[in-house]
Amino acid sequence: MDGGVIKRSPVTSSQVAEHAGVSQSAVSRTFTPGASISPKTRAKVLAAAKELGYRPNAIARSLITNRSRIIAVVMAYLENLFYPDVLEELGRRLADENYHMLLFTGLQARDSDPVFDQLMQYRVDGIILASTSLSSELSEECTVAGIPVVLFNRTTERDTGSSVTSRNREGGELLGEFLIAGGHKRFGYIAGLESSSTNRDRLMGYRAALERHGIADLTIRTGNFNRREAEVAARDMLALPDRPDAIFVANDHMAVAVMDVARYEFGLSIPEDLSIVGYDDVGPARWPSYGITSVTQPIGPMVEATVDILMEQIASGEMEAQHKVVQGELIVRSSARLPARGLVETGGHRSWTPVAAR
Amino acid sequence: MDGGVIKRSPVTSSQVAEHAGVSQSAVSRTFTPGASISPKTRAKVLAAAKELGYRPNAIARSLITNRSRIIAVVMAYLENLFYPDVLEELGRRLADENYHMLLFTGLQARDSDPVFDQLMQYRVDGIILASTSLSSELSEECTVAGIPVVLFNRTTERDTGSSVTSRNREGGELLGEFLIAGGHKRFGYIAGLESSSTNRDRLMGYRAALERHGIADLTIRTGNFNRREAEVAARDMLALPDRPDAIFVANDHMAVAVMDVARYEFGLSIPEDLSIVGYDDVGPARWPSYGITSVTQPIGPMVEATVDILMEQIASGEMEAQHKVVQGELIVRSSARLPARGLVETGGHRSWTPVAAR
DNA sequence: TACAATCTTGCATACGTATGCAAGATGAGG
DNA sequence: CCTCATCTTGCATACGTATGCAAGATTGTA
Repeated sequence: MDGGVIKRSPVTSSQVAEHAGVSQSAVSRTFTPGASISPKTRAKVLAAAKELGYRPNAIARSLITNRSRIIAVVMAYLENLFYPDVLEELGRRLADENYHMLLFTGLQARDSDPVFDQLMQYRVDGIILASTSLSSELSEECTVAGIPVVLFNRTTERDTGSSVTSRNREGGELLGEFLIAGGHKRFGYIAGLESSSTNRDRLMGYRAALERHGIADLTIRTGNFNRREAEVAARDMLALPDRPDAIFVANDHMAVAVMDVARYEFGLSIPEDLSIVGYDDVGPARWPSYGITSVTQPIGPMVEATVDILMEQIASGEMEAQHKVVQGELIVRSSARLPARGLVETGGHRSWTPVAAR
Repeated sequence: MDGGVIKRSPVTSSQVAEHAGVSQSAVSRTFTPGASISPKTRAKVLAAAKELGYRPNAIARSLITNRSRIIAVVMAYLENLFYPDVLEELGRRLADENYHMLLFTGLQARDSDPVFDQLMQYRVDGIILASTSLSSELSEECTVAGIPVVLFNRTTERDTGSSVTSRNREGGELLGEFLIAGGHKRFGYIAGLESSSTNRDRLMGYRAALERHGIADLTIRTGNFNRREAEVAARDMLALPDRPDAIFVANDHMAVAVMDVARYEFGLSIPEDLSIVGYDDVGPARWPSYGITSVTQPIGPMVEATVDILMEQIASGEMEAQHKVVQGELIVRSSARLPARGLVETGGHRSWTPVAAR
């Protein structure tokens, strides 16, 4: 066994050319789809390449084509399983297009500038911003720099950068209607990051539903999309003299924490004493211990839309901001009291639609 | 608002040079730490660079330095929260060293070759293989190609590539002793991927503990580190005429599924009817709904060791395989019956050590 | 067979940066 | 003021690939 091998430098196209008795251009053309090359030389080159173990140098190629085939993905935190799921799907989708992900994660809130620097230095072909509070500044900068940007699961007011979201307002509204139809009286909301459009839209829809039914009171605490803070918020809310009997938690990741607090710290039964609904339909929401009634954010379609926007903008060079919105779906499980009417069984799961009039 | 901006090409060092009235070399040296440059020219260059919005082109730099400052991270699946946690920590640690992650995820088992091709094409400086069954072939190929490889949470028999693991054998043994001390009689094991060293070592330790106490019977089913398969395995095992009263599940990710099946499909109380222990001490294991007694795999130290190995090998060019093993710790929670003796309260959590003799 | 049209091929150059080398600038010491 | 040592600087070149261009090879047609 010869441990301690010294790094040998990789084979270049010129070496392959020499070995095959052709020019370096021929080698390049062999590995460039659509280039003009005869089958005979192509075969010679491929044979030589295989023999020497040649792989085209993507770095050198990028330098001349001005395409790195790298997409930067900025995901500040992965604690919420929704995002790892998104990452996996992105990995698949981008691999299909022969693109790769440079991942920026585990960064602090103040890291905006360094991250931007790195992005720019690697001349990434596009940027996906997800689960990060640095969205607005970053997307602004990148757009100015002429790099396609997609905000994933966020929007900004300013028209800088494209976005892919689901119908958060409608989803929030539907969950509100659902809780009202379940006969609840006192409503609570555990909020996500207050600066995020996702949180804002869900709350807006929720409020709209409540107001339509003449309910003005809404108890709000903030969990910032973070488990620990959601626990604190839940403790606070559940300790109130007349605590809510229905809580909409801004996402499932926090809803799980809220259920744990309700059950194990306050001894509440769910949904008998307290109904909880969430958002995202993320892994744990489906586990029998939680069974959270939730509105889905369909990862497949959202990722597809994201990749579509990027590919189109990269190909065309046009950077007109696009805003795609995909449809979610209410999935009824056991974490909230069931309304008397309107439940529908569809394709392996239960859903619900508001009864038209009354 | 001027949507539809056309992509403008980025500023080059020559442009900065011209603007500052110096040579391109001077610009390069300004951005190369330790290069010979006078404070005066440096200042001029920095001013010009700032004015033009110049960022060094990492691609071009890589071409000449033969260092991409990119580490490839191969993580086939992220379903188990342990791996997203690792990713976050890797992101932090590598950013500190000014390295970046090219992430390969969401890939199929058969994808070994394409992935290897991409790795090689981007001339990554190092490779981290985690949560993938392609470990052995991939690490073999990369080592031959002269790229430092670290297997994360896996080892291979062949001495190809370094590895970072925790003391899985000892951990399995400790969990075995713990279950025995808890007075259990019939033991089960829900296995992970049979080809993985992690699974093999944990089982080996478990077996050793059982045999030391004269217990030869062990009921085994396989969950392949996958939630769905773990559910099937659990159903199968719990439906046995004399089912185990203690199950060691090869990781927490599966243990959660097993607990759900036991409670909600078989109506069992945990730990009264059935004790369950897991491995990793991953997020959900700490949630009150599960409270899994588990052995930690300390992510911080493991990631640190991984990055250390890579940085050292990149710097030296020496590729002698290193194998680092970090210490885990038993965390006692509520998913398994408590032994009468040996419990210790330490630093905010409960642990346990086998009582010396009897 | 001859000629035009189409394919192939190699040459030369470009991409944006880093760096060895030699020349020029600066500083220290007498 | 001179000499020598140390810093700075610019020139030129290299990294590995892609591609426009013109010359050469091939094919089809009359």
